[in-house]
Amino acid sequence: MRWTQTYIPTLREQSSEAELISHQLLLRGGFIRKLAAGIYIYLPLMQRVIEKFSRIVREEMNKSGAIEITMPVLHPAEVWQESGRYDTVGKEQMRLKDRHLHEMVLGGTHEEIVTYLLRGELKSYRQLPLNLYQIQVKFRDEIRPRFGLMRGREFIMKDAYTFDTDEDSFMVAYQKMVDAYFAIFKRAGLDTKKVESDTGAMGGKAAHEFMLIVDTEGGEEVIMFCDKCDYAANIEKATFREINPPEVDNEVLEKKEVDTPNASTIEEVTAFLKVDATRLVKTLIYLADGKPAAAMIRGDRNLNLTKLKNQLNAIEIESAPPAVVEDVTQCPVGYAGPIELPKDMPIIVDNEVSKMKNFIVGGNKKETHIINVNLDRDFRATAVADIIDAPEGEMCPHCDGRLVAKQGIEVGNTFMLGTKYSESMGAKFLDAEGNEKPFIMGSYGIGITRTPQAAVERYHDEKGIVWPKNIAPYLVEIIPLNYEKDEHKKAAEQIYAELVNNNIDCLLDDRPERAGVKFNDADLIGIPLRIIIGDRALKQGKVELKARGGDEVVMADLGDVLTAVKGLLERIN
RNA sequence: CGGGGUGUGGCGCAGUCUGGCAGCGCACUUGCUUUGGGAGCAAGGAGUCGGAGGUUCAAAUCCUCUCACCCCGACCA
Repeated sequence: MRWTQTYIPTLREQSSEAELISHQLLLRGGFIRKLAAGIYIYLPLMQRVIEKFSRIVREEMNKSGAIEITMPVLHPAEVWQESGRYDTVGKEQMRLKDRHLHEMVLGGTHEEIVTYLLRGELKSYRQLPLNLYQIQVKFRDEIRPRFGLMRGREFIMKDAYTFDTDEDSFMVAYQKMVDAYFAIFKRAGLDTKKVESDTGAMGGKAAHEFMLIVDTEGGEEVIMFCDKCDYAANIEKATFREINPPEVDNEVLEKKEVDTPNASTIEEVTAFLKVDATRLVKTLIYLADGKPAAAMIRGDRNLNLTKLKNQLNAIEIESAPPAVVEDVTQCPVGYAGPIELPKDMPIIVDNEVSKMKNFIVGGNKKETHIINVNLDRDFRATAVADIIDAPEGEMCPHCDGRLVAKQGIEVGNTFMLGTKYSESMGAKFLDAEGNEKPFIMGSYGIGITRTPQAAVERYHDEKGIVWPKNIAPYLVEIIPLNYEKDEHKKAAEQIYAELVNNNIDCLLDDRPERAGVKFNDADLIGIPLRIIIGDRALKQGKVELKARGGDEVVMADLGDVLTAVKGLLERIN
């Protein structure tokens, strides 16, 4: 492709709409433009990246035995009402009415649709197993779209759905997808980690996420790794074992109210009472589906909302507004404690707290705390469970290694759905004995538009993008420093024709721009290999080859460029 | 939804407090010069100042309402 014949609107200045480096580079490099919050136009370069990545995804999915279909973006609401998710997915689901006033939704995922499809058609175990996938636009009306393609409202996703007769068969299908995912990301130049994750609104038994680890702030999720074994889980899910629990008193002491003037935060209370935060227990008030609930965790820990939500079996959970806190504690915010809370209010106590003795809690009274409090003697727990974020440095749940935190970007996920959808929607088959059984299902996603941005977040330098070659929009960029000059033009055209004839994707910068502009744009858009045509080398009948990722310049004879290009491309990631 | 902020040529911004000719840089067009890391000079095109209403002799600027977008939080199949 010639630069002057395509559309690559690079920008010299930064755009104010982008926070993340990858988002900024995609905008400046002329890959994307925003139409509305979280809704983007893919320009020619992005279109090519999407095509390249999609092709890899298709090839590997097909290789694994999955079959491609395409399902609609617009769905009748009834199908979602059947599975019950119409009431649980929340406002992310975009809803609208058609001209007949029928309730419709925009698909944010397709479990319901694929189950609807197969329940009428797949009736025998002989037709199983089956894996259907599609590469399709999804729409999720995110509360707060941000980070460009990373959290858009409209995006492209590869989603696959497996149908199996039993657990064993399902595990084979699941493992095939996991293998395919590693193959896909590897081909795209991305080293990913498979981590355990919460199943969220998807439901089902277990789930994994495929994470690209990044050093930048582009990481959207914290992942806990074991430094010894291969345990890895995202922070929502990660568990741990405590290495050195603080010492516990032998005797249970008498509880006592103490005045704590102007001390409502953990820092203030620890400073005032001159104790360690590990002696304090925070009582946090949340609204679980609108009803108040208390969570008790050690003073130095972070509450894990996902874990708490799962404990409470809630669909929606949010921190209680001050008015609610004041109502249940009968005192100003900052002094909540477990004693004398309303009787019907659930109190979830963290594992660690259940092992503590004589700890300090809020007094449910202004500027008052209570010391030497003990579980069971002084208050009751509705449940004792792990409800905190696994802290870095604590022990791995599976071995004696230590947990390490890293930032990651989720590029794929796999869910073990079990029979959640097949049962609720009556999707059943007859087994060999003639018994009716629901399908065992799995669902598997890959972000087709977010993965390339994740790649940019991972592979860039101060001048621009450094695309992994298999998802780069072009493999080679030919830069004649002065295209108006006959010798430059002639050499450029000759090389261009030769590469094109050999099916090497190649971009010819035929603009009447100065060298500096071309170099800077080339750095920005990140084509893996660059051929520079200028007087210096041309005098000796040569051109210069340079990889985007390195400094090394290779000289090649004009007649020998194809071989040199092929050789260099072999060596590039 | 709560808190904070921004809307002025394609992009980035100044001007708003204290009402008085709509400006700057980049980009764009034309010409000449230049040509190995974002050229110089000259000329030029382009803006209902987010929208509606109001105050005023006069509104980008003040008042009311409204829309959009961004940041923090909750959320994220």
